[in-house]
Amino acid sequence: MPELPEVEVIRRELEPLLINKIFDAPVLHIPRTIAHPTPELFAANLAGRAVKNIMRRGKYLLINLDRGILAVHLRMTGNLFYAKDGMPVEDRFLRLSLPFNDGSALHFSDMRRFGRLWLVDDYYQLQSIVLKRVGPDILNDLCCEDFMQLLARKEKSRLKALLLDQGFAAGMGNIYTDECLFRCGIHPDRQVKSLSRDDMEKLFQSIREVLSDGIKYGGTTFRDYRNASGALGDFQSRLAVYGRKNEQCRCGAAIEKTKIAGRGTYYCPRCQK
DNA sequence: AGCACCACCTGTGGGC
DNA sequence: TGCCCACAGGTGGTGC
Repeated sequence: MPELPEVEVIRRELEPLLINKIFDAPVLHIPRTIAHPTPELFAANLAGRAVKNIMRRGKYLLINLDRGILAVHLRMTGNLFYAKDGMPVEDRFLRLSLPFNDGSALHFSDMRRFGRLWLVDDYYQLQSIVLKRVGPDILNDLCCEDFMQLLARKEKSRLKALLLDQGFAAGMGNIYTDECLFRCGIHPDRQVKSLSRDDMEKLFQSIREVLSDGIKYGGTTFRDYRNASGALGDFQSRLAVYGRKNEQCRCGAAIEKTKIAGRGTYYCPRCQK
């Protein structure tokens, strides 16, 4: 479900709501949701800790506590939402509830059960346990020069697969990758070594623009995504190619769907070369 | 190194 | 109309 913009929208919304809140004992409906440490230790250790701020790296939400860090990855259908009162939550996919000592709570719902949470002691553990294979945040940690240097090391890769590789740079997912490649007019199956310097600059600008637009419009709700208040995103109506197989591109050609890097891939055969 | 394939889960929608 | 299966915003492991 969520790519960088959706996670960022949730981060911005949750941070002011959660700052200085103190966790009570969690309720783990599906203990497997806890990736680290054990569910028992997670529950015992989280209680009593306070939220300092919320950061993000790629698609990971990083909730900094007065001791340690609570990391969340929503994977395909995960959804975090904040409930101000202590009312029971009616949600058949509720996986865990993290109540605060003021009666409010942070809930994690996830239809497909792929989402995970980690509680680590410090940044060393965060890096070695959670972010082992996660590269620099593609929106916040890279300038155009950095990006081109990273590309230079990946001459053999195909563009779509590379942009989806979180180890290369973190944050792009299937929707924003297709949209970004449409915006810069580059075919998703192109090899990195075929790109001109101008192509690379356009690509970098398109990445920034498409992610910024995604955030600006509250994320993309293709099926399940909701922000932390339960509202839908608004970027789906602005998608140029994703989910638009056989629809007409603004150039008049029909948008095609194929499979690249194992993922459904939409592109305009006329605009993208 | 890069890629294809499967696994993890549950739901849905397009095609027959 | 109803059934079935391919596919869905992600990632980790395996094996070529």
